[in-house]
Amino acid sequence: MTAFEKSLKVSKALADGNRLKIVAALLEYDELCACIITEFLGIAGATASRHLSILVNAGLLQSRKEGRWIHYRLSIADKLLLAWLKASLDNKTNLKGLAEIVASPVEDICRKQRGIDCCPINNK
Amino acid sequence: MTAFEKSLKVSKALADGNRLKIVAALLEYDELCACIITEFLGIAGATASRHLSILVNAGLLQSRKEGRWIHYRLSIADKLLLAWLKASLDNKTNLKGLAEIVASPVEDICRKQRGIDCCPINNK
DNA sequence: TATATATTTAGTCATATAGCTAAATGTAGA
DNA sequence: TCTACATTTAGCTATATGACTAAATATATA
Repeated sequence: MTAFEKSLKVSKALADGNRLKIVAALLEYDELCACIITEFLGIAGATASRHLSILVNAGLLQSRKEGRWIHYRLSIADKLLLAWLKASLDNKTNLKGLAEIVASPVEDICRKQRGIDCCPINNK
Repeated sequence: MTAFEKSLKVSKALADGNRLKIVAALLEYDELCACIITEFLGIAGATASRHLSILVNAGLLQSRKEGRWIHYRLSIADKLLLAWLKASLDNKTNLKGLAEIVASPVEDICRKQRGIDCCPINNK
């Protein structure tokens, strides 16, 4: 894939409000699981999953499997692209409600197993 | 418009192969008229016109009217974005055929008036 | 004014994509 | 194994978008 095709793929991956929100969220929180992201976006889990796969496929995110959960984090090799995204998206106003979701009790969202946290709040 | 909305608009403007080619062309040639760009893309003039308006609307291009011609050039205020685009797109292989189009004789393309060049080859 | 030409706007069509629900897959614990 | 649950895949629908042609607009020259 040429640099041009790569840039096009990245641009297409970023050309959606929900996907840009995911990137903004991961600029603030090092790592988030799929269920937290789904809750943050307020869309069906299947739809969030597809958005995440598009971002991974464009090389913007990487995933880490841990039991039945999948955690996502940024993996943007291109420093200039990362610098632009940081400058453009690094703003709390894009993340309204996310802090509450991350901090919500174990019973909520995807952390239903007794005592086992899906997305430990140890990142930011 | 928030920085987030602005970034989304820019990403959407860049999320098309033909529009990305326009940006690549204008990284190489300071200024190009609509008809040269249309010829370069090999699509209908009306379609090229709409692509150009999307790029202008996203703040990536500016236009200059000169008689019946409209010349376009980059106007990317965001230095980080510009740096990323330069690093990603500044490659001759993206511009196959453009040099020949720009250098083509007056009778061709949009430069049909006798002796008056639409797109003078004084840039690069 | 009349004609030619560069560009844009309007309207149509086909494809791409984001959303959903339901089913499938994979893992953890009883 | 059986059940629960997180995630993905498949299939569907509605909207968005890129392509075209034709018509409208604007400018230059005869």
